Amino acid sequence: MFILSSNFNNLSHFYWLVNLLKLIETVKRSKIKYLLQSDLVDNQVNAKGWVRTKREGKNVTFIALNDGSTIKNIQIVVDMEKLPEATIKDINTGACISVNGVLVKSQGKGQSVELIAEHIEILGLADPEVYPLQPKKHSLEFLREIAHLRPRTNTISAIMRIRHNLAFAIHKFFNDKGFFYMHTPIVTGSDAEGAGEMFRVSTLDPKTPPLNEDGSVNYKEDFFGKETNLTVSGQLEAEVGAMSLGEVYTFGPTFRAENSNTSRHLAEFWMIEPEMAFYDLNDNMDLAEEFVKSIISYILDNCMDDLEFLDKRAADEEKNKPQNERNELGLIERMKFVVENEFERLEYTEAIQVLLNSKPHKKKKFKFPVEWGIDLQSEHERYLVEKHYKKPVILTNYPKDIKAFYMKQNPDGKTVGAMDILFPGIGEIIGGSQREENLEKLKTRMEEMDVPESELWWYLELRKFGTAPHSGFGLGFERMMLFVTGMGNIRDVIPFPRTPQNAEF
RNA sequence: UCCCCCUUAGCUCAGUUGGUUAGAGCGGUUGACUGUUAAUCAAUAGGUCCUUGGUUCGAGCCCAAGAGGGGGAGCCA
Repeated sequence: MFILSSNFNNLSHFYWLVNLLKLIETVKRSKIKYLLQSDLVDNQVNAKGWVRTKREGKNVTFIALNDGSTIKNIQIVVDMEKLPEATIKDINTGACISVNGVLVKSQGKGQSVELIAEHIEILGLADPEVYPLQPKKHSLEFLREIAHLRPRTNTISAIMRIRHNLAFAIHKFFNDKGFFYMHTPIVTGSDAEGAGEMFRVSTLDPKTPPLNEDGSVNYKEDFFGKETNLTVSGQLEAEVGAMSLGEVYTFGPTFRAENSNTSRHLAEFWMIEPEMAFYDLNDNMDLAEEFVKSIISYILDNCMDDLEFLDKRAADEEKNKPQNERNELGLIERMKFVVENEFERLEYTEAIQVLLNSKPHKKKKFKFPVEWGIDLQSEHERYLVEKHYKKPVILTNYPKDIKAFYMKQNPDGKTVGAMDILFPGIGEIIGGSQREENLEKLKTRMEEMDVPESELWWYLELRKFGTAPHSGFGLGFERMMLFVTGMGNIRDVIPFPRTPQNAEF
């Protein structure tokens, strides 16, 4: 490893070596992001990271090194005479190395600074015959199969950095507004949340579970003494927070055991659910719109390097699409457009009118019929958002029969105070409502919809004791990730996607 | 869960009406060359054609079942 041993033939070389070893010991590692924008030019520095490419020459070799701190690589310049051949041979794509040397102004074009290597230690080899991430284009499908290595690509690492920033922006938004972050349970004893199939949580032996006399499983002997599942929503518990702390939000994992095989669904995803006392439906919409705009702005303000890369990537993808499927705006343009424009707000009933008057309806292009009372299909939502209004749309006051039991019943007796925000290309990104705060009305609705009161006695007591108007909504974190990264498949915006038949890694 | 499509070299794909030694680009390896930018040029290695069964003189190609992947729909965030 002590590479200068061949030159170690007189006293000056000896001191040179001693000084170098001292430097290597004392120079602390700098992140590449910092080195690239730093004032450390002409200083001894250390960088550690993974080799992206190596361009070998007779006299000089160039290494593009990335440590994940930024999408940009630092260029390592290696004087072939300073390092042993064996070391250079082992510096392959994917290898992890530690480089000591002097940061200098670049002599070449394409980068402002570069690192002149004086010593390179190989921390981890990567055999090029078998390392799957070679410097060439890989499909996203292939990368999904190597989810443990894919964050070493430009695309996935950019997405993961944005993911962090988006999560941070969400916490910042709510914190700045005086909301409290509430941790609602992951294991839930209630199966009445009404948001789809659930994953069972049990410690019983699946082969020989204890049985009741009638042959059914005796869950009294299970860990919690009752049937338990992974949560499908933290909303009901968040309402407890709203009715005590005023304004709260949850941000945690959510599980749906639906057999959904689409580019917009995961079995395990993250959801943000604010819940606010004294907010009516309009207050709710105002908050949701401000929230969405705020977090998108944060990404625009703090992730431009990564956004520019993804913008270019998306533009390249667009070129392969047929003309009519192409986006009129690029990724960054779309984000700016959403931040700068008012969302279109209209009632469900008006939306049905718009659809009935639409060209595709008149030409019978819709697969599903349009009439008051239907749940809007993807094709209908897409028409409203992408063709008619060409911007995010907030739909309100849906028929009560297609919405959940807890939504505020409107005076007309037909609709409830729901609001969904529809985004271009993604569909429903937010679903929310004002909650029914009247105990009797809520009980009646639960009875009509076969929601067992016994399970939700505590939820009802929020209305029994000091009830108040309140509202809230849920935002699918990964759906927002789709929007701010321009990616098309939700499996590419979460580190380790869980979908039907897939829980690898 | 339903509909459609795909599965051939490490990756992305081509492969004619079923016919003899299965191809390309990228990547790898070797060499040349160069302050290079996913460098360039040359040579070279690399295949259980997803699996099982069937039809046929003969199957990468046709048929059936299964497995895996993708797109769309439903459910939803």
